[in-house]
Amino acid sequence: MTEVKDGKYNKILQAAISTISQKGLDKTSISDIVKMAGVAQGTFYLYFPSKKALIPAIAENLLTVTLHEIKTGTENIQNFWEIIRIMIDETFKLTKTHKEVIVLCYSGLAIDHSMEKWETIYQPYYYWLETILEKAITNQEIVRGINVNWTAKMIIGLMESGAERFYFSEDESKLEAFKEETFSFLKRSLASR
Amino acid sequence: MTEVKDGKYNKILQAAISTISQKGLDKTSISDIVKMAGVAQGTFYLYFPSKKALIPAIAENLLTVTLHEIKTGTENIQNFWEIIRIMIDETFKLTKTHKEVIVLCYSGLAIDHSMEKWETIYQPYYYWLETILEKAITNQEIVRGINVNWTAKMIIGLMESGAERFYFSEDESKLEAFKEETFSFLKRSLASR
Amino acid sequence: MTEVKDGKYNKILQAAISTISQKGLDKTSISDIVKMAGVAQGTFYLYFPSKKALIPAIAENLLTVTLHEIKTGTENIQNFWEIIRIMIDETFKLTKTHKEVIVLCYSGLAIDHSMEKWETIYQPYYYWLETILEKAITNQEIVRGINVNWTAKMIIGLMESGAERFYFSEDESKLEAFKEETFSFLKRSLASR
Amino acid sequence: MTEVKDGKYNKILQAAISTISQKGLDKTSISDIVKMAGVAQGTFYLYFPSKKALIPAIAENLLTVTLHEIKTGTENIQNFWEIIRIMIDETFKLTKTHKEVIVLCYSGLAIDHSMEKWETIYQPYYYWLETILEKAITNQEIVRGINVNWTAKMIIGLMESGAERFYFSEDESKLEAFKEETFSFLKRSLASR
DNA sequence: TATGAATGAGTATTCATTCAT
DNA sequence: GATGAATGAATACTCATTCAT
Repeated sequence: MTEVKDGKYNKILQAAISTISQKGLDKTSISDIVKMAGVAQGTFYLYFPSKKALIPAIAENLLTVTLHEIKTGTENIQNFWEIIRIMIDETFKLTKTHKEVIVLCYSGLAIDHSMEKWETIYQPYYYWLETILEKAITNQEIVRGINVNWTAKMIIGLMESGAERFYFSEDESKLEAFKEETFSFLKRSLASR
Repeated sequence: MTEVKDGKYNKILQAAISTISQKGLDKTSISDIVKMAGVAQGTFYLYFPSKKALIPAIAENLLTVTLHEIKTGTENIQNFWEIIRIMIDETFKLTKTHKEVIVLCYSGLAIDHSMEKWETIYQPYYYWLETILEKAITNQEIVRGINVNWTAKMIIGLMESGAERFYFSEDESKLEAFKEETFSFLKRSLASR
Repeated sequence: MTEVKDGKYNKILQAAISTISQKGLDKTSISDIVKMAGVAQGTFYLYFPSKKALIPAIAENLLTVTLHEIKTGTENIQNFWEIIRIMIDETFKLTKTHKEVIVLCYSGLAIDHSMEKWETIYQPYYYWLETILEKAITNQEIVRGINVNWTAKMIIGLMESGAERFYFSEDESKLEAFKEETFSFLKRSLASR
Repeated sequence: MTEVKDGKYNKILQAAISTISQKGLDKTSISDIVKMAGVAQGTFYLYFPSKKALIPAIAENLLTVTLHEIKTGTENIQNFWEIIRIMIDETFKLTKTHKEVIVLCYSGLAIDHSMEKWETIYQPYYYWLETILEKAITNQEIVRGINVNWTAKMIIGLMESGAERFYFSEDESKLEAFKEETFSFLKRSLASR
């Protein structure tokens, strides 16, 4: 991966995200991507060794952006439950916009037998949440005695799988209610007694 | 699709599950499948209208088998928390054996823009769990005031996403501890006070 | 290589020989070949595993045909020198028609690092000439004390390289004179004293 | 082509010979060559108008070097048969080291329909050998009445095709014996009676 | 039902060549 | 002269699907 993500790298990446979101990975050809990115066919291969190499790059991009928004949105917030609400908001927002790509990233990495990459990509997110959890424990906002690493994974997993199932089946008018139910589920589990 | 799932239908389906588990969907050709199933190339199309049609059939098959095992394993069990433990066991077992296929089913349906099918397939599972939840509410084993449908989805989502993240990154020696943490997480959230 | 060289195998092979003779290997696409052969693109790959696989098949075909003609043309001929003349005739005839393909076969096998195949293909030709040489020794038509295997290679090499150099540079009106010079060269070397 | 073969021209040419010897022409990219030569991609085109232009340049280089060595090795030698032995030695040496490139030059020129170049390149070699043959005729070392031009071609062809067939199939321990057989073959044909 | 030879559309990738610096 | 990023044409090969038997 190029260190300096110059104009062309990002043009291609954004074109790929956009095209794949609309058509799916299989039906997206390199030709589609470069056309939208406004570069030549061969230029793609100056930045990505193969079509498959797009998947982790996209995943990283999406998660980095989301994490950045979560961090930005929570930097002045001390209350743990507020942070959870913001995480839920962002998770549902990301899922709505990019559900197709998210699933593709997920399965793409699986197909490629490169789930380590998936974990590497998620690592900063887990790590950030662990820190939040530890602070909340210290502040006696949440229960003690939990494994913060695993709990972080479960929280994120619950939000993400909830968002996916919501957008794939529910009536969107129920969005706020569903998010509230998710929040309650988490609050009951984590709130200190 | 043939109503009567005769020998050949199942031979093809099992060959597909097995081959896809090993090589992934993209690298699995109809030719691979029919060779393993011991039938001719054209025979595939007597039972499945297309390659894509395999995905929901596989998903249905796996989920049906799993649900059947959960039902069988819990039919004499009254205690809600016992049932949850068994669900966790079966979910982790299924994920371990078929994580590739599960992800593929999931993304396959997404790629195909046919997530309704996914929901249809899950319906019996959700429905069964809703019934269990309602009985547990009645028995005052768990909190009241929850949306049983959404809670069912969240429970299943938590278990599945947990199992996936576990098998993709954790040391397998921690399996029991991870399952216990999952159980605790659920118990804290759902137990009546 | 298919045992039964059915219609399609041969149609493709002949189309390949013809197209490659005209355009050279690099500029000949599979598409060109199948179009001329009147079969579908994919059909090519039912008979040849790759484009490269054409080369030894062509080489074998040409040499088999040539050897067959030499054998047919000499079967009633006892005189060694008569046989040599017929070999020269056939070699020059083949080279004239197929010089491009011959060179390509030769380099194709070299490129492919599969010169063993080349030797395998030539084996019957060498073997036949060795037999002829041994008989000529017995009949005291030619010198004794030679290594028949190596001498066979040298005779064939001399004829072939002569024919190539002739057709690549000489005025065709000198054909008979050149062939005569070749014959003399060989006769001086081999004739018993 | 630059008249003055400065450092870069030769660096590129030698890199090309070396890379093509190892990987073959098709698998050798300009990128490979310039990397080994230590120059930039575009620099190649300052010295060679195209990739194809390498072939005659390589052929000329190899033959010039070989002819130079033959001339140097024979300049004080009067005896015709000694000269023949040295030619055989050098031919086998060159073939051993560069058999891949030789074949490629040969076929490369053929592919390019520019066999005249091949003849032009060989011209000095033929011419030198013709002179040697004429002197040998004068000295009554060899038969008279031969066409010296054609005989030169046949001698060279015999040596080269022999060397190629030898290195493509024979056990290298037999090298000296094979060269001796080649020498005998020529001596029987050419020696004055 | 079952077969499997034949089809042909579809595409990722390569790499010789150019050109602005 | 020298560079190397950018270009984009060109193509071997795959494989889901069909259909005559």
